[in-house]
Amino acid sequence: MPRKRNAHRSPDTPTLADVARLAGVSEITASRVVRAQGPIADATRTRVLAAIAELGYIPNRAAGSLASAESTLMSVLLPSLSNIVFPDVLRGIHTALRETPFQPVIGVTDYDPLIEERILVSFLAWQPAAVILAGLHHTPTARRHLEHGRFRVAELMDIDGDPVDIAVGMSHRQAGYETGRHLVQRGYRRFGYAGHNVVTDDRASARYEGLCTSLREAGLSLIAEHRHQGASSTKAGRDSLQILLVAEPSLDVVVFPNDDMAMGGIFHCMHAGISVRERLGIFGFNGLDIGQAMPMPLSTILSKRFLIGKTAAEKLLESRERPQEKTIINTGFEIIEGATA
Amino acid sequence: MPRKRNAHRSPDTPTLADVARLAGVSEITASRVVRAQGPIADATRTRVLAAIAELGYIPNRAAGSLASAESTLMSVLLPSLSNIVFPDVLRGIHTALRETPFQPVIGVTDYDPLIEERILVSFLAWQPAAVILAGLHHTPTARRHLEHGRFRVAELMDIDGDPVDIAVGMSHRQAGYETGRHLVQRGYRRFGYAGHNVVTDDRASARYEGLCTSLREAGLSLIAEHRHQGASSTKAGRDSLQILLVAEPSLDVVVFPNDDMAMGGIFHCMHAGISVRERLGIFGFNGLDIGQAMPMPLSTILSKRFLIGKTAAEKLLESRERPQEKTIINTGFEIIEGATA
DNA sequence: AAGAATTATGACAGCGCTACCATAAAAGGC
DNA sequence: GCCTTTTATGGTAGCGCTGTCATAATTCTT
Repeated sequence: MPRKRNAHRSPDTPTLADVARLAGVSEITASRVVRAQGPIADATRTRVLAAIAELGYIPNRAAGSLASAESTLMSVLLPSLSNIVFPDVLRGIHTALRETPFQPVIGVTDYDPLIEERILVSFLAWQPAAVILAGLHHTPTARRHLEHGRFRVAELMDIDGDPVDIAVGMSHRQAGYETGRHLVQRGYRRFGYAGHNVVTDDRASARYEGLCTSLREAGLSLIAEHRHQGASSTKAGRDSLQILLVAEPSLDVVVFPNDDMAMGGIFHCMHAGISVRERLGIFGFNGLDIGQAMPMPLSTILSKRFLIGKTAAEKLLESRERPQEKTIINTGFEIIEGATA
Repeated sequence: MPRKRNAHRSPDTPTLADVARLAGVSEITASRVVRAQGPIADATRTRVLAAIAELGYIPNRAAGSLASAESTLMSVLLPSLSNIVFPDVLRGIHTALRETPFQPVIGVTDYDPLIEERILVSFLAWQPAAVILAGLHHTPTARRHLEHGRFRVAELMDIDGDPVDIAVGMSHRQAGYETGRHLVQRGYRRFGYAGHNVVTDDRASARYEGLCTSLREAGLSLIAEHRHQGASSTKAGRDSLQILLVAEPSLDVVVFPNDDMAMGGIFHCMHAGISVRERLGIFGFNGLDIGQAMPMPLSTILSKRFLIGKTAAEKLLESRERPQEKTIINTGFEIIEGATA
């Protein structure tokens, strides 16, 4: 027995058929007007648009996606929203999508590849036009889905590796390496590192390794380090520096995995009466605004988070099809000399 | 002429029909297993799940949404992603949705009700299960859509007004009022205000008005104010305070619309050798971690952003249907005395 | 002016899934 | 044991849109 039309939805929700009827055209013609696709006579377009306005027609994207086997959704999988880094990336993505029909769907992985895989699969159920994720390291299953899917893929932040399709970011290994070189050149010799325990933060690990490499090349090494148990935060940086200096008071510079923790380090120095830079250098990563607004601007590396997000989304929209060639875009980084190291 | 089945999609993408065939059941039974809905014999469920695993079946949500006239998407419309406030809300939403089938789709309105309306309409095309927005102020068209839609609605941050369905937040007017009372009680008399020009930031305006009201009741008033032209930032706070103090050096306390700007104010004081609290009180809003990690913790009001997001998403999931009664949840706020005012 | 190329429109099936019934099988009541 | 209730499964149409082809209307060639 046939189900009554519109039985389980608002009876007054107009469909494309209603628009077409009112405009005196076929459904497919109305559809072409809505999608601005194919040749349409100006008079027809005007009539259809008038009908759309009169009825308050809103296209049903589920039906459109089903019929065309592609959606205007873009899946975005980020490790975290707890500090401003990934919201900055998201902001860049949004900016690039602003005047397009595409909409981002957000997932948060907590730096866990298994959670990433689970969310990825649930996102694929929407047949997204593209998938954006952080980093180049995924589970084998996730990687398989990414490689075989009919959508574009962008892997953000890091470019030290082999991307599925597009990678946009910077070399974190090199950033760590340049941090070491810069600080050695400025005369620092007794290095400390105050990190956090997110072992799966591949980028922080890569910077750490780059730092160690450059120190080694200079005949130096980290003479003390401390890993805060728990998430990165300003408080964590403050506490970590205190612990580090108790263990090894002779340090003349401490490198932090990010600006948040480095700011905490500076706050500890202010509190303990330690003269920053003269007595102890402090170096961060990210180049957050707040660090640069301090009376003594934080010495750090500027990562271009907004640019990474924006560039990635723009690149993804350039072509529907995945090209043969993989694309790697290096957005680079800049050492901000600052006043703290 | 019939289109070839699977003609325009990957021929190897398994559908529910493939799963059903392999499991030896009907499509609808397989569907019930996927959705964990309706009575299914254990043996049948096991067979279907095995078939799903073997084929690597991923449900097509577009088809599901079309057939059921409802989706598992939740539309989230936020004014901005530029400071940590709205990412914190988003984090709360994500936390509440973590173990549910629902996924957030994000839009950014730049505090512009017209942009909000446009994005809302495009989101409604997905027949979302719920819509989350900031504030109670929307365009008439947007309000109409929200009232007539077949989805739940949560309006976040503010509760001073009449919500469509659910409001979760705090009274910003009262927060501003309490700020004034608190500072007067601590002996401050010569008040300055260093704001920003986002006139459409209704919450900041409400706090400002509450502040003015409490000062008036104490026989006082703002004796100087400055509005930074442009977005709020630490740098803006720093510059604004400088300008304010040049215009009116006799101020003994300055209220900022948020912690970011208040931090900038403190940085200006540090730079200019102004003794914070003794010579000039500084008061913010939000209670960000970084302000509390400073040697001199920022005096401010803690807004419960994560809680707001989490509570809203949880409430929305409690019932599919919009109840008769509107719900207003006051998550409250706390004055953090700090050391700066 | 006749044919070729271009532009504009339409008919119709089908995308993959679920709502709506119907029916069959098992369990419970007396 | 017969009837009622509950549990388990299936047939089928249709959700609203767009891809595919076909055709009609217009413009361009030569």
